[in-house]
Amino acid sequence: MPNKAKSVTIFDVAHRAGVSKSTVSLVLTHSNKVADKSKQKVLQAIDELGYVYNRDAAAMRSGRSNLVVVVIDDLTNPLMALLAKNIEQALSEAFFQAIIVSSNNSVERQTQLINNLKEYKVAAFIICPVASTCAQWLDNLAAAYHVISLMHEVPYSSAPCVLPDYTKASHVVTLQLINDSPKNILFMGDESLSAQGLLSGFNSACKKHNITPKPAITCTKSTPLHAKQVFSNTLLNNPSIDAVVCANNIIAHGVLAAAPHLKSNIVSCLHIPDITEIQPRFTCANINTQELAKRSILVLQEQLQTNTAPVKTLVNVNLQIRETP
Amino acid sequence: MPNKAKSVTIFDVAHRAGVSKSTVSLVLTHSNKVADKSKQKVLQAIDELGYVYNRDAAAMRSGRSNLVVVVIDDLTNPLMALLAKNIEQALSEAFFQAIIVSSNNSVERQTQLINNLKEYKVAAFIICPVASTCAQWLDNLAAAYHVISLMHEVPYSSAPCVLPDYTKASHVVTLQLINDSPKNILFMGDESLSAQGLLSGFNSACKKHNITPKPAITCTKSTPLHAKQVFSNTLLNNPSIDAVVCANNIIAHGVLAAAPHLKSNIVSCLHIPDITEIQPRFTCANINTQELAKRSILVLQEQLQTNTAPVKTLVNVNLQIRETP
DNA sequence: CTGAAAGCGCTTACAG
DNA sequence: CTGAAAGCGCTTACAG
Repeated sequence: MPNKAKSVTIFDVAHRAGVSKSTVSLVLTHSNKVADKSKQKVLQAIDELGYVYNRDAAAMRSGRSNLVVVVIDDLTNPLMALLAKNIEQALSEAFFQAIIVSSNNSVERQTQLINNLKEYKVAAFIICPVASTCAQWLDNLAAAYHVISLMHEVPYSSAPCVLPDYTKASHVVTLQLINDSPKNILFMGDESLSAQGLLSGFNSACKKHNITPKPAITCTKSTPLHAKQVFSNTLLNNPSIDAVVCANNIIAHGVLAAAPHLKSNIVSCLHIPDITEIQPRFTCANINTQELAKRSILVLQEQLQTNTAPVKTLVNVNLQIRETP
Repeated sequence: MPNKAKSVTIFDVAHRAGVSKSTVSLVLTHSNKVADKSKQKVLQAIDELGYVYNRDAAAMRSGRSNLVVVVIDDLTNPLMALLAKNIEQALSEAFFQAIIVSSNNSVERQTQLINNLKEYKVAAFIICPVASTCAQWLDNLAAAYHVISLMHEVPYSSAPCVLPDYTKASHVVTLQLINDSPKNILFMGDESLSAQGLLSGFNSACKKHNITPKPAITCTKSTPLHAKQVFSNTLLNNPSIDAVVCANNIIAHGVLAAAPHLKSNIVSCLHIPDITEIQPRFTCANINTQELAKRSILVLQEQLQTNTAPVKTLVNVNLQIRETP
């Protein structure tokens, strides 16, 4: 039985309301050049007939759409899931309909998804690009569609982007750690596009205090188990390490598991929400996903209206200091 | 510049390929009644012109669509995020395009989302219904559209549903706990639609061993902090409690925080993926989200093809025993 | 403020 | 196997 309902069209509505199709259309598009009486009749007819607006037809005719595709790199990253939720909310408040998809950190899937979605009329793409995204590809896409890069900046791409101030995040977190005057400090990063920014904030904080850090380590997988193994090995060769700045709390948990004695000297740059956490376990920088979502929509709207947008929007982060237990 | 590209249509493709519009259309819809030579010419023309198929137009004309809306109740629940990812994958393999949206556990939002999305041509709705979903509403929706209820069953609704075997999950987990011969056993549930099934599996396991459990407790919020507080209070009135079956590991973490001495006597029915976890911290039942996704798509396809579908599909769960540390 | 008409890009019988 | 024609449900000038 589903989808069989011989569809009610604006023609039927017009007929019932005793007006013309055009008038119904004007009501539907919230035009103000419609007599109030007509409008009421139309609204009533819509209600009585159970009419539902066909946006595909409208989009086809008008060339416009309120659909915004949000390509998340990894929905199973709780921070990204939260961001997706906030973006959806913000888009909804701005009268857009969000379409969320996940590229699962695969460039191929990212490309495929966007190619597929190009076949529908969409107003814009908000993309959290995966690490190996090609700048040329993104620029080509941005030449034909409205595109915003979110959370990650694709190096050398000129597509507008909105992201947290990664450099500041690692900087403040590192400064906080340096308060405890550690001797040998290490940075443990990951392979994400944000790693570069984090590292540079870390380095600048070290430099400020004339500290020469140990060579940074990169975790190839984002699991605490992997971080634990990597750090265990590192510690074997550098037993003097007494403080660690981690890219995020996933890595921090792994480092902690490998070296419980360092507990108060482990900090995390980015906080990823952790469903089992009662109190913050590491000093970290908090990312305001709501603010990121809001900024993205603002940039999007500006782009839709004026065809120009700020190239880069940095959203502030806030230091959150772990309470001593 | 975006979206300005004066669109290339099948007419242009037909012209360039030296065939008619119909032929191009047949190629696009993968019809087999097209000469191989024509097909090649068409494909080449598509490539040369950078033609992109307009699915809105196609859907409008044909009355069909490959869009499937997936309404997740809470994207920030890692289990649901994982499920969303798996559903998207499975849909993609079946040549559907998934549209993921999140109702944020709000009935109003759930209703609004679906009403909004009805305005686009969609093939089906896969819904993880929020707790207070009305059966009548769901049945009405299912009368007009293809609908599948996922993860949660709306009581007294006749919409087909696919869900984990909650009753078995709590049953096996409780049996495992009873091995340690606890004296006073308690069930800590939540307010989700699955709570009823969990409780009944718990009760049947108790009954099997002639155990009379303490009256079950319900957590109104799904945070470890709240569970901790609730359990602390419970413990004040019932200090003899020596074993707890929790609806999930979020609650289990709260209970553990309130009563660390019970550690080996706390089990969790449903395991929600936890990004900071190195080893499973509680004995629990594992939910196979991939299997759930696969089953959903199978039910969906059956429904699309034959307009009938099994009313209820239970997906098996697997006991995972915590390693003693 | 309203009506008649054209057209968005496609699919689908229907003749050839 | 291919071409000409109608039509999916809307929007948009354009006259009235």
